[in-house]
Amino acid sequence: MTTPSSAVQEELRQQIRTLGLRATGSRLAVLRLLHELARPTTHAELMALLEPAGWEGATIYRVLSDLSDSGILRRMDLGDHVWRFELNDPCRRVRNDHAHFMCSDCHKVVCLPELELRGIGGQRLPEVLQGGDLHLKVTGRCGQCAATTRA
Amino acid sequence: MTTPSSAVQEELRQQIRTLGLRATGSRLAVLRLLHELARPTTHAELMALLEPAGWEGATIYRVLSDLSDSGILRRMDLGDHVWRFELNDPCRRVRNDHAHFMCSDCHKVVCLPELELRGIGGQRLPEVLQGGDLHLKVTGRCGQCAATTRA
DNA sequence: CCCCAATCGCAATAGAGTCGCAATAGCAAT
DNA sequence: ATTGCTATTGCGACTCTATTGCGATTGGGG
Repeated sequence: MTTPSSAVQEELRQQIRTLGLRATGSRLAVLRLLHELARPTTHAELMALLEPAGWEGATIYRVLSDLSDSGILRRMDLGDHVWRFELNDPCRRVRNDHAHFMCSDCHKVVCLPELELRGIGGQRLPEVLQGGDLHLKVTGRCGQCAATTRA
Repeated sequence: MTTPSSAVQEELRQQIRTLGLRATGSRLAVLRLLHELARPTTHAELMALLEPAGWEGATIYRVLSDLSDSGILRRMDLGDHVWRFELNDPCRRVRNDHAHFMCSDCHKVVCLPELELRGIGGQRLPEVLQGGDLHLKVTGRCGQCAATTRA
């Protein structure tokens, strides 16, 4: 986790302003954090890092909500009924529509670039999936949890 | 939506008893309903159908929770932060571990049998996915919503 | 540097889901 | 069929997460 360069800081600021929103401290703090973490992060996790700096829970809720609505963030529920937020970051190495995995045992979250969905035996996908712009979420036990506990 | 045969009714009853639980009215009502609906269903939807029959919300919460814990039901969050429950039904045509799709626009939910996940270009799947027993959830705009609204 | 609307802090509120407890009802044994 | 034991229900109170109203504050265009 490196200290964000002021270049990144400034880019984030521009990104906010472009959408007609003000680049306030709370918004920059949230974006900077999500840029560093580079994975879907819960409100609780963010608060644990931001509260010491004096930010209030309700404010961060609003920040996350506003930034998600304007498209800078993606809001997702990976299956455990907790919202997670991830930066739609042009600087990121992986595509913004990458898939996600969450272990139903240890709740570890992993980003999964480069996956593809196919019908078994090469059949074409069902028509509902033809709308494009899909987001895949995979749950189950990760290899580690499956190995540890004999199921 | 057919009236459940008494054979199905009796099978469900046995299924409950096998797990050491009592085959009570509320449990049978929930299972019967989920057997008929044959798709992931929210607590709210179930209540709309069960409340007229006199069942109480808290009771149905407990039924859903108990039956999920014992494995008769699967509890899932498809991405809209609402729990949905589906019968792990031996009578069902599709495998119990089938995938699901939810349209992020109209919130339509569809069961997706017969899908497979692959690395792009035939690469092997990431190690976290090697634990087996995966559940796939796909979100996005269904073909219908994508066609209707010009995005 | 000033002004005004966007945003924040705070406290109150809304909703989903849970829990304690007394009453009820499965069901195994008689 | 009846009885007794205990799991389960109904109901209200409660918890926790997330949202909202409002006065105070602040970003930033002019």
